[in-house]
Amino acid sequence: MAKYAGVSVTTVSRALNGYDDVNEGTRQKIQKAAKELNYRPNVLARSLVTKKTRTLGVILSDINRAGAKDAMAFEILCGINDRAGELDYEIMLFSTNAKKQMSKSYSDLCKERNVDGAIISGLRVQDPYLQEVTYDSNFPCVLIDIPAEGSCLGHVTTDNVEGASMAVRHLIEQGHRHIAMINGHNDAAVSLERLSGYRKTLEKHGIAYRPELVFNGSFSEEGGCEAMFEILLHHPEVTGVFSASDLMVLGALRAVERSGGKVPERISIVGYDDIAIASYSSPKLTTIRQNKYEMGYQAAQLLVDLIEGRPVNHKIMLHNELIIRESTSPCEKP
Amino acid sequence: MAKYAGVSVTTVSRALNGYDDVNEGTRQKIQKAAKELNYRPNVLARSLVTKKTRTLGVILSDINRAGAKDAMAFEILCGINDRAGELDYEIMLFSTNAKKQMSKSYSDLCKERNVDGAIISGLRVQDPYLQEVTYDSNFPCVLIDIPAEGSCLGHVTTDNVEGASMAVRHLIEQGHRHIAMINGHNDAAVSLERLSGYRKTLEKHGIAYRPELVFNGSFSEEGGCEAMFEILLHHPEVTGVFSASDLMVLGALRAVERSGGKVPERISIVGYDDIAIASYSSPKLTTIRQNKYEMGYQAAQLLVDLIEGRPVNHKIMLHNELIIRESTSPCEKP
DNA sequence: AAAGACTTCCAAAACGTTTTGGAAGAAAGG
DNA sequence: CCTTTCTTCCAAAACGTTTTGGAAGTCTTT
Repeated sequence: MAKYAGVSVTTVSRALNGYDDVNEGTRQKIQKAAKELNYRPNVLARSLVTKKTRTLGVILSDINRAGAKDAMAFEILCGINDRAGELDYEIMLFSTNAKKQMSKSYSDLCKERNVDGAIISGLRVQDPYLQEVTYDSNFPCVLIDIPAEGSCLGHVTTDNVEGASMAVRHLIEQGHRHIAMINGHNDAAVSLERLSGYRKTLEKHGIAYRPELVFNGSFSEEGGCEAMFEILLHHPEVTGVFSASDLMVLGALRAVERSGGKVPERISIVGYDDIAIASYSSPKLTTIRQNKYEMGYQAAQLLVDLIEGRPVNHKIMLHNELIIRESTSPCEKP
Repeated sequence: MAKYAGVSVTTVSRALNGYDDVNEGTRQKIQKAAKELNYRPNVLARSLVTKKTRTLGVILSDINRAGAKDAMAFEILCGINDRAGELDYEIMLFSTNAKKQMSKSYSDLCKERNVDGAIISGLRVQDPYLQEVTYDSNFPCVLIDIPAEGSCLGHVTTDNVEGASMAVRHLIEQGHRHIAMINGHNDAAVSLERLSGYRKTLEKHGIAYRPELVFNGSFSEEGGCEAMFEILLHHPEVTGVFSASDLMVLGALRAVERSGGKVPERISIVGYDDIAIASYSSPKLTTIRQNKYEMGYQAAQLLVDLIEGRPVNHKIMLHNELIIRESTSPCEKP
């Protein structure tokens, strides 16, 4: 390329990168040559010296078949992908299976692959990588739905306390007084926050918090189904349920149906997430909508800010929205 | 690292890469040093000389918010991700918005980013990149649902003719004689194949093919809705519909409902894809299941085979499956 | 003891860029 | 005419590996 244009590689580099110590005529000549040869600078070589790859590592633990139902990971990914594209970064998707995680930690992966930073979602709170991340305070990293502190760390989440509050308040406003909760597993930060919102809102309205009305549905359809059976069987007075995910509501719906009841007549349910299925199921789900796309979008923006050393708000919290559909109705009990 | 271990960089390289011209003691010493320094070879530098990055480029045009409903792209991605992980490749996700495509073609992207090969899905048949791909016969590339020929080209798809046949045969077996089709847009190869299966099966059973009963639903919910209104309005004799995607069925369902009819009583519908919503909607959708995950999985395998120069079957065709649920029933007309 | 074969290591080149520190020539200032 | 200052360019170093082509030493064979 340099020979073809009749100049040194230095000049090619400086011409194409817009430095001003190159004659306009020379620059034209080089650009012409570049076009003729369909020349593309080799990013590997460039990165080797600049130490920047303009690549974002993305680690989503829910990239698997099961994740297709609630396309949460996918929507987050879409947001990341769009913003990264706009900011002229590429995305490297790290596949994370259990065996691999043994031999090579995520940060090794990132270091080895030379990504400029990483976005991590779906990790359990006690995942060993989290220690790593918090420890290695020099690698830009933004966590989704996992709280963390650090100069190079970002954190984007939604206001789960507020979300749970809206859900429970909606049930209370419909006249429900006996309100159970189906929560996810306790390894997710959001579970604790939603539980706290549930409890606070009950108490604010003069309803005693009863721990025995909180069930673990482990964020799965089956878990939601089992939890609902428990509720129907042992707590028949319950007429309202707040579930920490729509997927669990889908399971709960099955439980109610099998036991001969109907939603919302027998029992009202409000879910969380507003997954695609929520507006097509029968009944359609009243739920708390999380803007997953926006989470990904903001995460990408925050990460790039971190990478490029701009001052940032290390924590971004998005608002949720109550979507009222058909799975809740006024309490019919006296 | 080399100094630390007291040997040359050559020896470090050869020791760590398992060459046998290095003394076992020396190797141990180097491995010990590597562990102590938490040494990771720099993939950029390696790739610069080996010309291999062990990275797969992935171009999915449906990575966007709209794609979340049918999580097709996501499931394909999961399959790719899993197989790539097993084969020790990473994935680079190329974001593809229209403006970017102007300034930089996909193959430039791939070349610039030095991926070893690419998997492409969701492109329209007349996309300029397709020409590029078929032209540049040296870059390993596998296309999903887009036919192509070439020594470095792979093609994975499902048997759409067979799928459409199963759908239409099912309707015929239920006694339907007037069967319409809601097809996707004609820029998708699958549309043509499914249409051909529809036509063939009708004729095989002695039913005349009537072009006016084929509608364009452009693979969207709205398109499906409009197409169904057309059918109900202008072809009241139709009692069975084959739709080229479940998403369009969802729209069609709305049309039937608004016009006061019921599915399947008034009209039977069989969809395509078996998206997550299909088993939760009301009625649940009878549909042709495509194994999207497997498509991605096979695509990754094929691409790596192509990259590593193994002899391969350039075309992989997967079978579909008829899933009978609630949107079809025996024809009630005399 | 000399020749050959084997084992173990290394120096140097190569990969394709960016960056640094000038050099050569032209223009400007005295 | 000499110095200074621009303008425009380049040679060389650096990035961190792999690969090539030996070199030095040891062992084996004759």
